[in-house]
Amino acid sequence: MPSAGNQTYHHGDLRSALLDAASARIENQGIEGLSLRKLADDVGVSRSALYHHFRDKNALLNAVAANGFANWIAMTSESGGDESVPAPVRMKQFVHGYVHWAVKHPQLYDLMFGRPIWKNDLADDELKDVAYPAFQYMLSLITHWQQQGLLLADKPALRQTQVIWATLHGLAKLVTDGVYADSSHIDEMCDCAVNMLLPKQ
Amino acid sequence: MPSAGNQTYHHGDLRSALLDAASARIENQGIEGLSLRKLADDVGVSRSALYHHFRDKNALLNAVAANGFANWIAMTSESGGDESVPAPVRMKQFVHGYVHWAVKHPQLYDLMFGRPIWKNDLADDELKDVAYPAFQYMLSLITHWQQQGLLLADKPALRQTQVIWATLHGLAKLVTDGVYADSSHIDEMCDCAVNMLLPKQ
DNA sequence: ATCTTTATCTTGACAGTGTCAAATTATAAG
DNA sequence: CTTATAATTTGACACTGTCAAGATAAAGAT
Repeated sequence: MPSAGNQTYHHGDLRSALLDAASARIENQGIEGLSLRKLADDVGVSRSALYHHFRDKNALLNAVAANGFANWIAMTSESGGDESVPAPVRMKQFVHGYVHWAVKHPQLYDLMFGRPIWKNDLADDELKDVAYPAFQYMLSLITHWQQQGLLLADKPALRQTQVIWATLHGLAKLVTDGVYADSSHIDEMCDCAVNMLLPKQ
Repeated sequence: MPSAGNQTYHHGDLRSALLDAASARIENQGIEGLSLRKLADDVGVSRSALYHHFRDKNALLNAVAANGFANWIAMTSESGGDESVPAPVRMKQFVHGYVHWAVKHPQLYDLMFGRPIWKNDLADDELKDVAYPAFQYMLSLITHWQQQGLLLADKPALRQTQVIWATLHGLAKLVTDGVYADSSHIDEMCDCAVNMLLPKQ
């Protein structure tokens, strides 16, 4: 029974080792800098050992992206579950949380949304099963805000969710592209977004 | 004096021929499907002839993207210059125009914004010289709307421009990724965005 | 224990990619 | 007509993802 990190012929837990190494490389150099052969070298294994754990490169990237979504959901549902703070503050926190998470993991965020996974239908079921609940969670959040009167009820919650996500994603792109590295700009932009999206009383 | 389309050794206008062929291929198969060697075949020229007109593949993609920005500016400034219609209608038209342009040229739009040109500092001066005025035009538009009272003056026009562009880009991503192919959804989403971004009187 | 089966990993190979150096050819300049 | 310059090609290199066939280790059966 070989343990992880052994020098045996059978690696033991190659799948997760590959996932970790891939995440690390993506975090440092981005998706463009990820080659399967370098990855194999990192883990100390042959080029094509990977194919016994992932169908192809895309499947590996999907798995990394799926981890990203799981990570995002954990972060978000944790910080958003505090019912004691008033709804406007929670929305503000949510917006800042979303954008700051993207700033903290720019390469991962880019993999999850920027790479044409969705356009080219490259997302496998495992990824969809994690990504869809993420959007669903946002929808439930915004439905709740609408019921509380924070948002108007003149448009369906689905549409408002799409618009709000669009704004969040656009802001995230703006900051992860490095044009606005200054963190004060980020917070000002988030505040401005909340200010514009919330109906003035 | 060889004319374009000749079979002579010197192509005559290889640069623009390559640009056209690249645009065509990108429009059909996207950036991922663009190989320099296939491109050379399309134009009927050797693999490395390209390097006498573009420094590398990135320079070619930059040139195509620059054309896209020029195209976008032409479309926008044409449809946005009508001062006879009231400002709220013009903003609505602007939003719909932006998203529909993205839907019409999804692959080009993806090249202009989706590919990590900006994040990885791959944009050359030629591209920046076209892309920056595009944003500047939006800024002037929104400053104008603010002066007309269509938007509040409680936040700087630059911040509001960033937020509005973020929303537009997010919507464009939503629709170009093909999740919402139905055009009625697109219009509803645009309307909802305008509805939310404009201050309620 | 030994044999068989199965999962895992490696080596060799192939087609494809972007890119460069050197050689070739056509155009322009003197 | 010669020279210089620009445009294009051929050969080559390192790199990529992926597959087929063989080698090796672990697990299961007898």
